[in-house]
Amino acid sequence: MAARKISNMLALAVLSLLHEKPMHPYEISATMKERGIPDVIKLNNGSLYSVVEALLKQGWIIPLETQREGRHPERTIYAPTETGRVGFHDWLREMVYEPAKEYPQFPAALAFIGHIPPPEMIELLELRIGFINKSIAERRAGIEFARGIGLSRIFVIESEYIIHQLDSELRWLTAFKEDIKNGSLTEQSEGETIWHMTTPADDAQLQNSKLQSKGTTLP
Amino acid sequence: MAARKISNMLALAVLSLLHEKPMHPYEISATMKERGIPDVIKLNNGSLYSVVEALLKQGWIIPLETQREGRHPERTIYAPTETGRVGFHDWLREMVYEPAKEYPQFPAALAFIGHIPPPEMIELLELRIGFINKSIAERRAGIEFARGIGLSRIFVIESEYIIHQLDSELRWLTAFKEDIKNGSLTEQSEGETIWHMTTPADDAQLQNSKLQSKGTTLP
DNA sequence: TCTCGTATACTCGAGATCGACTATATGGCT
DNA sequence: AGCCATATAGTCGATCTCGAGTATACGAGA
Repeated sequence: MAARKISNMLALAVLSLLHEKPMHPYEISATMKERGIPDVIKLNNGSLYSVVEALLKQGWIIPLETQREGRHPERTIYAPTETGRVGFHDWLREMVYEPAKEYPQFPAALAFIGHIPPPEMIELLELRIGFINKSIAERRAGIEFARGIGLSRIFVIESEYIIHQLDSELRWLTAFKEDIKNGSLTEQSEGETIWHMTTPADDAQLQNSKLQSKGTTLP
Repeated sequence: MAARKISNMLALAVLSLLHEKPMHPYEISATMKERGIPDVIKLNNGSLYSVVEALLKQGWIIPLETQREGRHPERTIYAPTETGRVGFHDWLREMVYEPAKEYPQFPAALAFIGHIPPPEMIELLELRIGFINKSIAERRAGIEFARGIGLSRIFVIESEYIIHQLDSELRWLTAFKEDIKNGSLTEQSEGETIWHMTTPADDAQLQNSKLQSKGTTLP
């Protein structure tokens, strides 16, 4: 039984819901949407059904019964098995205590910002700050609403975490922008800024190329 | 040409390196490892070759020549095309200014912590705090080393960002732990704590009474 | 009455991703 | 001389993931 762990977090959500009450996949999907789970876990029709299939194959869930209403496709109602329950709890605990190695896109992009001239970088950062402010506002509104209908804090704790992290990013972006502005990242070296990370050879290529001779010039 | 954008960040890294000098995939891989790029972008042999293939198909890179050394497999040296250069710069800018919708695992797990009893939760959080402290220390050591060999700050800016965010998470985790300890997350309700969702029955009651209309919160 | 939007419920195939594998060369150690 | 670890260079097939598609029901408005 329970050979290898499926990695898609959607499966964790499925197990959590089935842990509450047996459901068929479509109902799982609908319930998730009601609860706002797609805000933290990518929900996708196709993935949901294959994840359920995988859970079935691993013996973490079993079909209870199949119903049919009118001429709609059959719906199969699943419940967690005992191994499924144990697996769910273990997995959940693991997710909490052990940070996953993930690869968010922004730091990856930061690794190449040598290719972007500082003045433009400042504009881009300002745009990002705007976007992030917007999404913080949205999350906060969500929390306000939840509080309004008397929901306990644990039901929106993910949003609290996300807001905290977005807020932190905001502060970093602002500080970074300042560092670029006041030149602490673009020190002079032989009369040239050493921001542009491309090699001299590459610079030459760039100058020679017909298209790009102006785009990357420095202040 | 340049129909749709490939989404794998590995492709961005490939373009960045080819932008410096034409290389064959294996050299790209080696150079990435030298530069520590696998710390921010998942590098994998198989993926690298298929990403290169995709870039080729999109006309963003072209084979310059193919060499053969001894009886090793042939190696094909690629260079970016003009569209490739433009595409790279546009893509990079986009990554900087527009936050990607991503689904980190921890907040996803937080959405289900109702299933973990508070005392255990505290232990798990402490474990996580330990892990995060460790990875902060490692990143910091990396930055120290870079400074030691006279590298400019822009070459480790991703690490600065990551440390900043990890530090922020650390503070959140600590505060959260305190909130659990002092009971501000486990208020009493009809003589029972509304944290622990052990039995399915309790669970169902909770969901029904409290989570009815959360669906209208966030986009 | 007809049709349009939405809800119900799932299927499918194209493409992405990954880890494991293949095969050769080189240098150091016993 | 023989052997193993490592570097070189890339291939392959099994999953995984996703968006789009299929098919039915149903109520509201033109």
